[in-house]
This record gives sequence, structure tokens and C-alpha cells, in this order.
Amino acid sequence: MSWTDERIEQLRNMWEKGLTASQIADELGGVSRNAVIGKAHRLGLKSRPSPVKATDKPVKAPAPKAAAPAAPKPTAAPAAPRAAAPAAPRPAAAPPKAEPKPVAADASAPEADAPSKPDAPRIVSIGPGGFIRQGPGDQQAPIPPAPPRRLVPAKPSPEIADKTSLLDLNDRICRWPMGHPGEPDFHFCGEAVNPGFPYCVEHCGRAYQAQLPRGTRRPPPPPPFGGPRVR
DNA sequence: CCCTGATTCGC
DNA sequence: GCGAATCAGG
Repeated sequence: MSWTDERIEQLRNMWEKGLTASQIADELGGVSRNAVIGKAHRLGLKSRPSPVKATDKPVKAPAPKAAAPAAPKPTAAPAAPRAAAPAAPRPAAAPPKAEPKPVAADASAPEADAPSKPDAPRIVSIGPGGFIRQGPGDQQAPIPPAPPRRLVPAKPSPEIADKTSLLDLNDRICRWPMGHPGEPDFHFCGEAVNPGFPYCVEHCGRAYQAQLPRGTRRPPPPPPFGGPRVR
């Protein structure tokens, strides 16, 4: 398989959408995971949090040693919450037997650790592909949505609402797949079947090609799933 | 073991 | 340029 413009663009999209190299390779077909990664690098698309490479780690933790914050510049708190915070200054010597905070304390300090932290501007850098590098500490908990009081059957998302899903299949409606399996709008044709066949008349025409006399040139039938996908 | 991405290096 | 082999962390 060669890297046609189209395939390269698919690779770009998927890579930036955060799909793994394996998924991309699988999706494109005919290439290995390594091929995808290699190509991504050659395209300048690299940089995505790799499990094996810490995006930022000066090799040595910023030695918390001297607990004294030498020169506390009052004007601007050093915008480096990531570097300093996780490596809490732990002057190994004499671990202070910090008494467990008395729970009662909250009475007088209601908003002791409220999430209200004006926080310094996030430090982000833009990778070659145009996406944002996040440091490990930047992962902001996406928000725990308030749990619903009771569980109700999920409504199908609007764009899928009138599509024929796998669960809607029965032997009276056309099972011709529309779109790619696994993608959000994947569904089935849903027309009434050509009696005796699993597909509607139109798709029977696609699924069953008449046997033509030898030597007859026949345009290649469009494969299911809407596109070439050799696997 | 499995997975991941990064890098190397012969082609 | 390509990608298998290899490395290395999770």
C-alpha cells in the first residue's frame, strides 16, 4: 500500500482526533501500526502524549531540597503550578506528624479549599500538528455531572434518531450498511426488503450481480461500507 | 503478557 | 520515503 494523498489525509485526521496508531492502521488497512507512526513522524505530526515519553520532566525533579522559597517575587506568582505542586516539598528529615485535620474546623472556614483558584494562565505549547500539548498535571477533571435521580432509557441522539440501528434490524427491512461500522452515524438502510432477500430492491442490485457472459467488462461494483477498505 | 508511541536503520 | 525491528513506559 502506498501513501496516497487521500490516505495521508485520513491519517492526519485520525491522528489529530486522537485515535491510536493501531486504530488508524486498522482503519486505513494495508499498513501496520509502525507504518502509521513512521508516516506520522515524517509528516511532522508527532507529539502526542506517549506512554513512554514524559512530555515534561527535566530528568530530575526540581529538587525540593531547601524548603525555603528563596525569593518570593510578590509581583507575579511563578506560573509553574505543574512543576512545583506535585513534587510537594518533602524535606525528608523529620516528617512532621501532621495531625489529621480536625473535621470540626470547617465550621469556621467554610470555603477552605474551594475550587476557586484564579490560577495562573495555563502553560501550553502547540505541537507541530497544531494541537495542544498537555502536561500530565493539566488533566482537568472533566466534571462529574450531577448524577440523575433515576435512570431512564437513553434517548438516541438526534442525528441517529431516525436511522436504522443494529437493534432495529429484522427480516423485513434492508440490512445494507450505511457508513462505517463504529462511526457515530453508522446505520442500516432500513427500506422494506425485496421479498426473499435481506436487502431492499436497490441494494439487492448491489449485492447480487447478474452473471454476465464471459469477457464482458463490468464496472466494479461499489463495495459495501461506502468505500475501499481492504483488510 | 497486553497495549502505547518513539526511534533506528536497512532497504 | 518507507516500515520492521526494537526500545521503553503503562
